[in-house]
Amino acid sequence: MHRMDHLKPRNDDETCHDHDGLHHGLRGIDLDGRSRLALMAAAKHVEAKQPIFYQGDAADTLYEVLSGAVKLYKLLPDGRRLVTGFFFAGDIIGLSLRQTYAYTAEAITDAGLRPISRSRLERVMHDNPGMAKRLLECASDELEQAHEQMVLLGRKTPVEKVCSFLLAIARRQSGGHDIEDRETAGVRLPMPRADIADYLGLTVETVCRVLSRLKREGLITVSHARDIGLVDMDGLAAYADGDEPLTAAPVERMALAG
Amino acid sequence: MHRMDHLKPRNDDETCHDHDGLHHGLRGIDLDGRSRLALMAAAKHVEAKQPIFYQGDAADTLYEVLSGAVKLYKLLPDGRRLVTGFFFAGDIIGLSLRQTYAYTAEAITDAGLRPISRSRLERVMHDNPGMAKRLLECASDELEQAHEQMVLLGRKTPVEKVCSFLLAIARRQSGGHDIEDRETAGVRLPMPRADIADYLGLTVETVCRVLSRLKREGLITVSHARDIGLVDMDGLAAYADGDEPLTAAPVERMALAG
DNA sequence: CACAAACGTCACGCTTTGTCACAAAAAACT
DNA sequence: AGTTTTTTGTGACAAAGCGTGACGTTTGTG
Repeated sequence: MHRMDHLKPRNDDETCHDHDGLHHGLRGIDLDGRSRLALMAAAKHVEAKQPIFYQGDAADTLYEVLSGAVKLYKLLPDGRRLVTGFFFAGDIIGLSLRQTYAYTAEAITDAGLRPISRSRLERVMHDNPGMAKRLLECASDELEQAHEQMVLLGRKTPVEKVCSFLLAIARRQSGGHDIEDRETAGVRLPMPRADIADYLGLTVETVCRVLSRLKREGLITVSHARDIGLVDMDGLAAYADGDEPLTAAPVERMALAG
Repeated sequence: MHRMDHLKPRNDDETCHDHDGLHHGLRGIDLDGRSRLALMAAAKHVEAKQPIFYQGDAADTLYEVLSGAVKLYKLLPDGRRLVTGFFFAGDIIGLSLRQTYAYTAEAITDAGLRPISRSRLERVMHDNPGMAKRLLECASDELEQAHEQMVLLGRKTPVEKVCSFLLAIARRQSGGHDIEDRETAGVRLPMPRADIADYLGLTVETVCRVLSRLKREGLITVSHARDIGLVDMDGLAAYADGDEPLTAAPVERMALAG
């Protein structure tokens, strides 16, 4: 049915932690010097496609992504996979307070990571109420993002999914500011189509087909497969939430309750 | 395409808060008497099918569910809906630290709720590091649950979805203990099929069809549509994660890597 | 008690999306 | 460079699941 790769080749040099998709991290946390010192640790480098930690590993470390891109995913026993999120510089992964990681983390590109000891973090949290609150905010944000993704996975069509994804990535890469709708925004996709498919609950083929269609319709341009130009942001946004500008037949809608 | 109900009839007696699906709440938080007092408030009663709060409302209150069942859901502009979670006695809804609720909360059955002022909660959190940590744990658990639901929504088949759902509800109702696989567990579903469908990313008909099939195959019994007997827990569990015991052809699997 | 309104179930086409199979393009290796 | 491997893109096909409509059942209301 689906792919059957990644099942746990158990690479030696492990480490790391986890979390969800496309977001903020501990950036902006106002740590006093003492707390900051207690958490600091030597940065770690992970090569592209190498695991950071596996689902089931003892979850004793969080990681702050310093550079590169990381993905988290969960596997079903028969190999079906769902990517729960992509993480970039500034994001924190592994925020869970569980004993073991609930998913596998893998570097997409070469990535720099700063490990954060969970036990030390908890100590800091104890003294520093602000820190706990900040972490709670992180978790809340991730939760909201997860809910949004649930809507995408459960109710959106493939076209809507892909458009939502492109816009989310674009937003993330432009640093969160609202994107200028007027000019074409360039998006770099560090991950292969398979990861996108597993993130959106689609097959690789469907992702390709949708991308081709969007290109054909002039909403995007595709130079190098991983370099996408968002030509018509408004059109994409319209697609993303179901106001299908030109799909099939947007017939009988509304008028039922009123 | 989909239903188009609930769009915001804006019922007067509003109130309330929000969050995700099938879990723990603040139960077990070791509050000292002072903190507890600061948070206590008069319980509130909401009738079945009445809204507790709407997506977009100012999120100034959390609620602890004291009795009954509550659902949270998000709507797409065209009326498609995704139920993000069901909540029962002991659960906390509205944990988000956002300015506004990201979803609508609605009572499924008559429900008792204890409002918790967010501002007071934050004050308590400031003095009481344990509280913040506890809340963080709540959020983490919800996040993990959300991730699990993402796998369900994105990668499971209808049969797997329904079985997973039945088992999750059963687990929840039996108070979290592992269920004795030997005897038939009875499950009460307080919500209509439409809610289940919107929770699992299916249509009502598909939910019905699957339920019928499970009944036909002797895995469950259905007395009153909302009273389901889980006859073969092992069979259900097998279905739930894709080890299809008797579906189509569990042919070529495995043997690809090793 | 009768009727109406939800709710649940079933059957039937039909569209959509996944599956399979291959070709083309990139990237990784030697 | 040249070869191999991975990734990406398309097309043909079939089946899963959806939309629709009809019907039975339960619940609620006058």
